[in-house]
Amino acid sequence: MSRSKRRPTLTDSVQAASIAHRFYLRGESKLDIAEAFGISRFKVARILDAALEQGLVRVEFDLPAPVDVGLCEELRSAYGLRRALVLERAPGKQTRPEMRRRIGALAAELLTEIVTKDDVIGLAWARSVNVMTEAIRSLPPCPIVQLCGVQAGMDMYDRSVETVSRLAAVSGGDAYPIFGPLVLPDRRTTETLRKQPGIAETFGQFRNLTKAVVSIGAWQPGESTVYDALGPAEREAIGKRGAKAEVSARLFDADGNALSTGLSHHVLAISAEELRQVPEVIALGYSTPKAEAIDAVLRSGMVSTLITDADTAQLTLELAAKRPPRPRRAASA
Amino acid sequence: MSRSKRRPTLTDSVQAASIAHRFYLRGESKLDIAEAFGISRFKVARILDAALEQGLVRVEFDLPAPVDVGLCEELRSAYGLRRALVLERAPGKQTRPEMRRRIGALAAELLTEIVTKDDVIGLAWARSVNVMTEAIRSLPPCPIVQLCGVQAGMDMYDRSVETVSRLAAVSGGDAYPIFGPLVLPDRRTTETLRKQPGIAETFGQFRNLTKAVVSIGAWQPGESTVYDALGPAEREAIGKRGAKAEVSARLFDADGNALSTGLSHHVLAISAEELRQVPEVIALGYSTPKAEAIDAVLRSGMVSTLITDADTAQLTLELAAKRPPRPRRAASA
DNA sequence: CGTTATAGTGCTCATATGAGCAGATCAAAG
DNA sequence: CTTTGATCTGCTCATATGAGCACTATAACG
Repeated sequence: MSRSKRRPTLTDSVQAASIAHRFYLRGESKLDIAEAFGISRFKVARILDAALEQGLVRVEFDLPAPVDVGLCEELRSAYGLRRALVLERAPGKQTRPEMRRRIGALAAELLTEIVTKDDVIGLAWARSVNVMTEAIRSLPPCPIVQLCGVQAGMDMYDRSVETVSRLAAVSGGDAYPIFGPLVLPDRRTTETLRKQPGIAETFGQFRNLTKAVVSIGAWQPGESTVYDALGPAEREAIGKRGAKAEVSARLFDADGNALSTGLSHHVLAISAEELRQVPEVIALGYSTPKAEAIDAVLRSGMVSTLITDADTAQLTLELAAKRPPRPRRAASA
Repeated sequence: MSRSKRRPTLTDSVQAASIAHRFYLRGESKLDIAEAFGISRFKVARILDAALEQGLVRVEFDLPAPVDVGLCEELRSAYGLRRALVLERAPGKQTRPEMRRRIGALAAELLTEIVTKDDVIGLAWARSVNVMTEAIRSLPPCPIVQLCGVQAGMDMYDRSVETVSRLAAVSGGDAYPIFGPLVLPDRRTTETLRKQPGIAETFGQFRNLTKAVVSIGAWQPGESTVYDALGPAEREAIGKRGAKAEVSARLFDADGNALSTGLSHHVLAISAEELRQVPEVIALGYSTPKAEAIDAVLRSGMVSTLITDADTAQLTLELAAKRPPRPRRAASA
């Protein structure tokens, strides 16, 4: 975006703008324009390039949502995602709840749009996902499946345990909630709970999922509900195994490989394998400390859509640039 | 600019914007983009067209002056001008002096830019031209030639008779003023004055002119200094001859043909033929009642650059559309 | 004065692109 | 269910375009 060698003259600027007008807005060919101005088509092309380069001609996007197209596209192609939505940098410092609300609203808009009546929707239990459901006003009548147990933190609303039921009420489809904690004390309790009628039924729905909304956590304090729910010993043990990211209590290392640790045996949550089978996984991750975790999860290839904010997107892209991920879908440089 | 059939979905909008980003900003080929998105190149082209059509992608111009590129270009090609500068519509109602100042500033910028030391510059005597000279801060040292006598109206500054000398002082070149009235009572007085040493010398410079700045007047009250300076009988007689426009006391009919009337014999001004020989004639015309006059003068092919305001440009373009002028230079539809 | 950068120009040829068409898809209407 | 029209799709082929190169001005410098 160097704007060196400014075009100083009004004459040239107007000519360049006129050419750009005819080319971009009126769709005339460079050949015709060249003839009309009595210059060569090469010159037309060069004037056009220079005008864009120097900012004389700007191409802008008017999206129905505050999304940064450039970052979206870079993320999408860097990790071979189906799509990426990057929230525009808002003026001024954003608080975390504000950011969560904006991310949630964006996710809500996306979900409302892409869901059809034949879908089976999974929701991980996370603050941003809860906020998203609050912003959903209507949805086709499809089943809503809870993907993991509830971890009541101090700043959670009571109604958040009812996220799944609430969204099912909006959609008019069946609700498959999990009334049980995300993290349990031991393996035996976990297995017992999984066999409970309601919970077993929900786990049975995992194979039918067509869309899932999850949140990306980083393996550090305050950036993952699971991390915060564990004791110091297990936190550290898992960290030493190289865990960088957590998605619905499933762990990933920096390369996006699923880590199998003891943790998997005492949480109520969809397995990494089942989650990977879901055709559309929408991942929310919205604060700069999570960049590394987002990078890790995207490398796993499990996520089809990422929703994040501009700052985090930028950081994540830097990580991608340092250590290019192998291309997934049809990606390009 | 119909914006019918809105693109309602966020998904499509983001995809379209991403495609536009890659195409316009990153300069990738549609073929590559198509491959990256797994769609056909035709679809890419259609998405791009639709995005532009629907306003999702906007192309904007950042000119160093407040100029409406679209109107410039339309005027330029409609009349086959070398260039046209159309002042952007400013918010709110503009008074006539404000408009004159803005037009003058624009003309000043243009003249400052295109004049070289080898030029010989002619200035018609008109309010807008005077205002232009006031806005000129520097100019190469070239001769400044007055093109017509002075018509002192009630709202003229005294110093306006010294426009030519003043500009010559700025440029450092010679001044060729005309100290005499534009309109004279009779032919004999006119011929006498023309033989006066100073005036004859100035008239002798007309053949050397390389650039001229003139103002376009309409043949109606308040829109032409010459019209206002004549008696009712002559005004009407000239109007009956079909005069629509006046440039430095030279008259044109609606088709841009020079009218030869008795007027030419009692004014001190460059002849239509001499003015036509000037390689670069910059015409100023800046109020909606002048649209018809501007249309007429542009049809004469005498003007190479027009400077006007957006409203007037619009009206003039409508006249051009109704009765397409024959193409002059390299023009196009 | 020649010499060397430094833009700027227009060329060729391989490639990208648009116009217009014909088949596919879909939804509303009969 | 068929019909009809509208929209969407990808095709062919003529045309427009870009990459890279060689040539020309122009300016900066020893």
